[in-house]
Amino acid sequence: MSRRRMTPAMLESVAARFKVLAEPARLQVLQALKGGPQHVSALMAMTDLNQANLSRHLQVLHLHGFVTRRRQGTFIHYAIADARVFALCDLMCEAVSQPRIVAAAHAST
Amino acid sequence: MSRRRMTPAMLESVAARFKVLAEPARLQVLQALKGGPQHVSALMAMTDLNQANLSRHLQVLHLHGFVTRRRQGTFIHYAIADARVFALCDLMCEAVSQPRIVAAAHAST
DNA sequence: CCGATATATTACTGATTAGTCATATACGAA
DNA sequence: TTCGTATATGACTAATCAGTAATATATCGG
Repeated sequence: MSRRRMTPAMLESVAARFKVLAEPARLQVLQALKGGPQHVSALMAMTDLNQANLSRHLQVLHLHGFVTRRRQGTFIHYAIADARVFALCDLMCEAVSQPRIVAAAHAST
Repeated sequence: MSRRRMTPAMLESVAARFKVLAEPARLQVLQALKGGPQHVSALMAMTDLNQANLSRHLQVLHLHGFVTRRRQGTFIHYAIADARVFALCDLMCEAVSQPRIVAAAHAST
């Protein structure tokens, strides 16, 4: 959202990526990967997601480039592709903690 | 996404706020507000949203504390509640510009 | 090859939601 | 009050998507 006006295509692109993070299950997965790469079974144990559901979410995260994938025998290791995703989450967390403070300063209906 | 493990409730909260930004129309509105407060009719002119649709999106943004609202006669002025939202968008934009670069470094299927 | 394990995918269901039209509400002016 | 403008909302539709169960695919060991 720099100075230059964003094209509709860019807005779509950015929104699509926000949508990937707009899901508690996927945030949970990212959090589980924060300590380092994990294979699917390990992630299953670290989250409350079953195999099929977890696999789906991993596909989404991978398709949008949030995680990388590396086969090792029958296991597939997933890892955080870009640690900036945590900066995003941190920023959002801060905003979440004090939601209406700034809002209140500007009055409202 | 700090050091401490996030509770399911926190994940829900963060995901819900990401979801608000996961919509091109709302990003467009935030962008339009970047230059300063605007009333609804002005926003209608600055975006490609019709009155009803724009109003809906403004409700969502306001409910989640992204924008503030101030009545002035028959007009209602909306404003950015917390400029950190632009930091979020900027971060996401950067990530969007080079999506697969880091991903490629870790191989894949 | 066969069996076992790890992961992905297909097909489906239920829930959510953006967009729209029509209508309602709020406010100011006369 | 009545009119005109500004904004919000109810009702609806179509599209999207998370979750699930069952099944498919891939890889390894024997």
